[in-house]
Amino acid sequence: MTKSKPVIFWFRNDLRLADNPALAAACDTGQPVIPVYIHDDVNAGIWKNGGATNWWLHQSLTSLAASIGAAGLHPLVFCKGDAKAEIARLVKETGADHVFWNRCYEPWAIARDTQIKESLKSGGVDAQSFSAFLLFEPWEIQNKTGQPYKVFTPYSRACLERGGIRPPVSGKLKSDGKPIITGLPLEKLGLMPDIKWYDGMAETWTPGETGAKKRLKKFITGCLDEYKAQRDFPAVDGGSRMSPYLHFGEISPHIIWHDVSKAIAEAGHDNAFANHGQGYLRQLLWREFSWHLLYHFPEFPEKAWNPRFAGFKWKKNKKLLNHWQKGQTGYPIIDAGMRELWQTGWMHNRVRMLVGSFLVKNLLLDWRDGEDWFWDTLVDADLGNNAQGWQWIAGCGADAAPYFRIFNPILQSRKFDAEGDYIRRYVPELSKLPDEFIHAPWEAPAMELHRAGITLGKTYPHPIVDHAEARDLALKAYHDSKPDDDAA
DNA sequence: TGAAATGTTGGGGCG
DNA sequence: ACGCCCCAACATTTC
Repeated sequence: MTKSKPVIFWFRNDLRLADNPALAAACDTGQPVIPVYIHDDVNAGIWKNGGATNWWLHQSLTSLAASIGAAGLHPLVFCKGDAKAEIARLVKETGADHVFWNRCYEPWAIARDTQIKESLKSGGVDAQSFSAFLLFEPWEIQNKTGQPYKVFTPYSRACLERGGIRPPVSGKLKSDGKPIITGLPLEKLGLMPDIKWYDGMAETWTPGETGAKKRLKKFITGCLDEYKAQRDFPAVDGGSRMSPYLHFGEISPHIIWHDVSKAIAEAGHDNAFANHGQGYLRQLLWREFSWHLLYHFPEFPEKAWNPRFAGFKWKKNKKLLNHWQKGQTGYPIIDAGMRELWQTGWMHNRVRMLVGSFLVKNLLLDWRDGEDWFWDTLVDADLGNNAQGWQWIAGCGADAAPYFRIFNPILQSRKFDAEGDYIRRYVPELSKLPDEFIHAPWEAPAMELHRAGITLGKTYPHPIVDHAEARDLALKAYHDSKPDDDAA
């Protein structure tokens, strides 16, 4: 009996065993499957993983390697470097005759993977890619004229009409687990930072497939019934927190879609529940929409989608940017958000909009400065979502908030953190201020500040800009950037 | 997935 | 009783 050639299964943003179509297909060949993870820091250009992302990735790979062991599969093989070269080397060393993976959609990854597929095929090796990261392939959804969608609502309608979201792949993964090759120790990938700044993240998160499943279950049973009512309050743990897991594919959108739909169905005639559930599914479609836009406009992370912003005079001011990054703007809700991000690697969605609006419309700094900071500090940093979010808030995106829609950080704070719980959690130096002053401490009477142990400019900054003034400046800048032929 | 400015209305105080 | 003014409260427009 001739010894069967192995199949290489290449893990990328699909760090899971459940609902992993390419992995299931690899096992279905009946040949030994060698699971591989390549830390490719060569091809990503300026979009190499950020620090928080790499921390998460390290934890997630630890967890993945353990589940692979528990499933009796071939031990996970770690490699580092140019994936093109690494795949070629692995094929040569193992004599593999298939390479399977699930598709990635970053423009640089598409370019790289296309090359890899071609070179494998020309070398007589079968290469197959599968759909696992998105519910809909970005090229599948088109409007009536065959063009990509530019507005979310019709896009989401088209998705729902198309339907046909496949159920999660079921069945047990089986393959000969006898080690064929070994890779690098995980530590050699260099994902963990030298300075130990990640305690807050470790306390907040459980990266990995098991953590994802647990969190999803908790969300569906505990939060979904009030989702739309609670999701906007940053002090409430009312969201799913699936974003980092989705980014690394520790859970698939298909599993989430399926489980949430099942919960809606089980609620029967409970229309309120269905409404909350559909509100959540709609958010999943925003993720699809982001990747749809990125696919059809590969410059999305670097270039304003709306050409009108091509000549916009963003300020360059390191000092202001630094105040924003460190949560020292003097606006409590903004500072709370930026500190939540720094400490936990994540920020509540409502607050992301507020800090984004503040950066772009109050400080007049370039949305790409915000995008870069988020890229480095978010554990859910995701090229499509991040670019879409920043272009949206800056007003230069496809289906974006108009530039003149400017959030008032004080009003938003009073509305969505009325009791100041969120502010007190992340800006403890203000914790003794009464609710009525905590949103704008500079308006508090001297006695209240004294009683709360606050000296503005010393224990907490003065506001770095005046909101009303900043608003006028932003509107003026927008007006000035108008092309002449647009002025009438 | 706004906020501010501006316009309108209607009740109540008051001469 | 009446008109006038004030100003919430709400609606509309503008950025």
